[in-house]
Amino acid sequence: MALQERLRTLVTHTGPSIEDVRRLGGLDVSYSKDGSRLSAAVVVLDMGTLNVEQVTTYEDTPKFGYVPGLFSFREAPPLLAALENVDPLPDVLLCDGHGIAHPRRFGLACHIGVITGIPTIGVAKQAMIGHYEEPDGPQGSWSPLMDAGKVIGRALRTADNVKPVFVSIGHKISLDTACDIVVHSTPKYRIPQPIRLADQASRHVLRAGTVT
DNA sequence: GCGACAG
DNA sequence: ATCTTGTCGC
Repeated sequence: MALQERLRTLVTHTGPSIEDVRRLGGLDVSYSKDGSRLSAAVVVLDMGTLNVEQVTTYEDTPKFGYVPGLFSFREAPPLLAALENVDPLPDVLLCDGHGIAHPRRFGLACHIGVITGIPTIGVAKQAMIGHYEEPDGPQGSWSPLMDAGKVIGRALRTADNVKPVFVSIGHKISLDTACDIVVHSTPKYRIPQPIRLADQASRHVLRAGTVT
């Protein structure tokens, strides 16, 4: 927790505008059913077409348990290991978890951003802290996620009439641009394509290692 | 003290 | 996260 308090002071809220983004990265980690193995995946997509350019995975064993608020210590190491084999690196990374919408304002997306220096966005399926009102039905509708009187993110509708996702900045990006990128990268389903494909890729790796 | 608590 | 069973909708 002390490390998070120190690293959070390095987070910045400005960065590229959506026109500057040529490649988008999606990050996710899957676990074997008994929890003894994990697979981290990075999928790189072309920002304009959303075509897949590269898929990289990294397998390991979990080194840190799941503790709410300390999630990045579990998933950042394998994700950073996978990123070492990615070339060229994406202009922006979409992370499966929160950015500053975190008890100490330093979730997984912030951690990945500060360590790599790459702009990052946090996309979570559930709110961890904060309060919000239900956004309207149409895709792109949003409402602020508030905590302690401050805006820490947004509840964003990524597709018509589906449950919203929770977007917060990770590092080197504005909340407006972060939401623009998330909506742009969600052509059909609730979960942005980069994260959705990373989820599939990481899961497929674990199944490939299963004896059937 | 009690409830909440990303994945 | 992962597992389980069923339902709704395109």
